[in-house]
Amino acid sequence: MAKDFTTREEDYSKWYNDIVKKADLAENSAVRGCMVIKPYGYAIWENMQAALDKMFKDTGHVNAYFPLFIPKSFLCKEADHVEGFAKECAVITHYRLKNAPNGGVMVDPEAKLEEELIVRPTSETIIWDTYKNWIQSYRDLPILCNQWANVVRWEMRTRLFLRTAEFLWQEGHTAHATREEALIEAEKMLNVYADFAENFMAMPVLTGVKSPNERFAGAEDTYCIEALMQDGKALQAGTSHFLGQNFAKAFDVKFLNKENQLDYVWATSWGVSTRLVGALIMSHSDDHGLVLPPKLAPLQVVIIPIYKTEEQLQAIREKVTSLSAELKSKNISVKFDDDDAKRSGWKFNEYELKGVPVRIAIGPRDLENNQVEIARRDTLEKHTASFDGLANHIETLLTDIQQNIFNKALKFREENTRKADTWEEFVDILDNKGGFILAHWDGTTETEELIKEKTKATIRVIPFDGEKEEGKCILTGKASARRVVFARAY
RNA sequence: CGGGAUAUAGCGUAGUCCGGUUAUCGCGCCUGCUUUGGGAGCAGGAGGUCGCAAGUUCGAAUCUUGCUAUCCCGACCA
Repeated sequence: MAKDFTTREEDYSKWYNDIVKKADLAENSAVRGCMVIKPYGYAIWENMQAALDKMFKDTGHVNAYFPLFIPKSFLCKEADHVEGFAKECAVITHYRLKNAPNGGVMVDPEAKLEEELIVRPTSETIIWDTYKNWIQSYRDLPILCNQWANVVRWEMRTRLFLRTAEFLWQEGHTAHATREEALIEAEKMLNVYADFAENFMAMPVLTGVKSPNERFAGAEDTYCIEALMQDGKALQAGTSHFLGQNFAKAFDVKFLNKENQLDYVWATSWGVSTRLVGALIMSHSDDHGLVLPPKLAPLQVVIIPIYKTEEQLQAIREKVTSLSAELKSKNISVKFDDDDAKRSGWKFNEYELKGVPVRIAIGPRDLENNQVEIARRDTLEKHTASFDGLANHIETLLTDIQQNIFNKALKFREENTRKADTWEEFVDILDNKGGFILAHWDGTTETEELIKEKTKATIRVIPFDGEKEEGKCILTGKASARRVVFARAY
C-alpha cells in the first residue's frame, strides 16, 4: 500500500468509495440503503461463491432453499433472537395494490394480511420450523444444509458491500444428535472460513470466540474470523455459531436417540456475505486501485497489444493465439484486449484500477526479440520474459502474486497488532495508530461496554491460540487470565 | 430518529455572502485530422426545468418559507 491510512479515517472512506466506483464494482441504487452490484463486482462474488460452495460440499454439505418471508410469530419464539433481530426488519402488511383515485396506485386497505410477514434478516426461524418436520429419529441426523440467499436488515447507515439494507450471503444450518458433534461442526466451518479467507482472499484472519456481548442473538457461542483493514479498523468477516438446543427448544424439534429417549436437537449456523468483497477491497487495494488475489480475480491475465499499423496488430494477434490457448488450458483466465478505440496507456491504467493480477504487453519490439513485457499488479514491477515457456512462467507468477499479497497483508497486521498494559497506552494506540490491541480484560460485560462507551473499541475476538498470561484488566485492574483482542471495528 | 452540511449538464465543479446581459471551468460524449511502449494533441460541436414548490422583486442559481433527496457524525450492524 502506498499510503498510511491508520490515522486518517475520512481519506480512507473516500478512497474506498473511489475504488468501488472506479473499478466498476457497485453503486448505490435508487432504493435507500440498497446496492447495485455491477457485473465486475458480481464476478468476484461468483468466484467466492464457487470456491466456498466447493468447500461446503467437500465437508459434506448440500444446498437447499427456504422462503424469503417469515411469519412474524416465528421471530418471537426464541427470546434472545427477538432481542437481536426483531428490530430493523422490513415488514409486509398487505398483498395487493389498487388504482388510486388521483391516478397511480395505492395499497388496498382491504388486502391486509392477517399475520404480517417479515423479509428474512436471517433464516434460523423458518428453517427450524421446517426441520421440525424432517427430524424424528437419530437416523435423520445430521442435517447439513446450506442456503445461498439474500437477506434484508433495515440498517440506518449503509456502506457499499460492508453494510447494505439487502445483502447476498450463504447461511449454513445444521442439526446434530449430540452437543459434541454440533461443537465440532461449528468449529469445522469456522476453519473453512479461515481457510477461504487466507488461501483465496489472501486475507489473514484471527480465529476465536466472541465475548458474550458480541455473540449472535440466540447462540451459546459465536466463533468468528476477524480481519484487519488498511485503515486500522477490524472487520468481522465470517461467523459460525454453536446454537446449543435453543432453536430446537423454541421450535420443538425433538428426536428419538439410540437409547429410545426423546431429546432436543443440537444446532449450528454459519454465514459469510458480500461483505467479503468489501473486505477484499480494503485488505489489498492501493493508490492505483483494486488489487485482486489471482484465485478470485475474474480476469487473471490481460494481454495488451502495442501497435501502429493493422499489420503489426495482426502479427501480434497471431503470436498471442497459442499463448491464450495454453493459458486457458491451465485454467487461467485471459483476455486479449485489441479494442482499437482505447489507447494502450489508457488500458494499462484501466486494468490496474480493476486489479487484474498480470498484464502482458506485446509490441513490434517484443516480436523481434521473441519476448513480452510482464507487469504484476501487486508490486507494479515490470520485467521482460521470453515467449518460450511463457505459460508456465505466468502460472508460477500467479501463485507468487497470491502468496505475496497474503504476506503483505500479514505483515501489515503484525505491524499493527500491539500490546497495551495501561489505560493510557490503550487509548493512545486507538487514537494514534489503530489496529488490533492485545489487552487484559476482567471478563465482565459491564467492563466491555464501558470500554466501548469510552473509546468505541470492542472485543473483536478471544483467540483460540492465545497464550495464558496472568494480568490486570486494562480498565478495572481486576485479575485476568489472558489477553483478548480489542479494536475499533466496522 | 437527533446534530451538521450539501443540492448547478452523464460526473466533478465556479458563481450564492453583496440579486442584474447569453450560468463558469475540467472530465466524459459527438465529428474531423494528426497520434498510439503509461489515462494523446489540435479544431469544431451537442448537452442545463441551477433539487421541488410557493413567496419577495422591474428582475432570483443568488434573498425568505416549506418540502424532498444525498452525504458526514451518533443510535443500529454480517
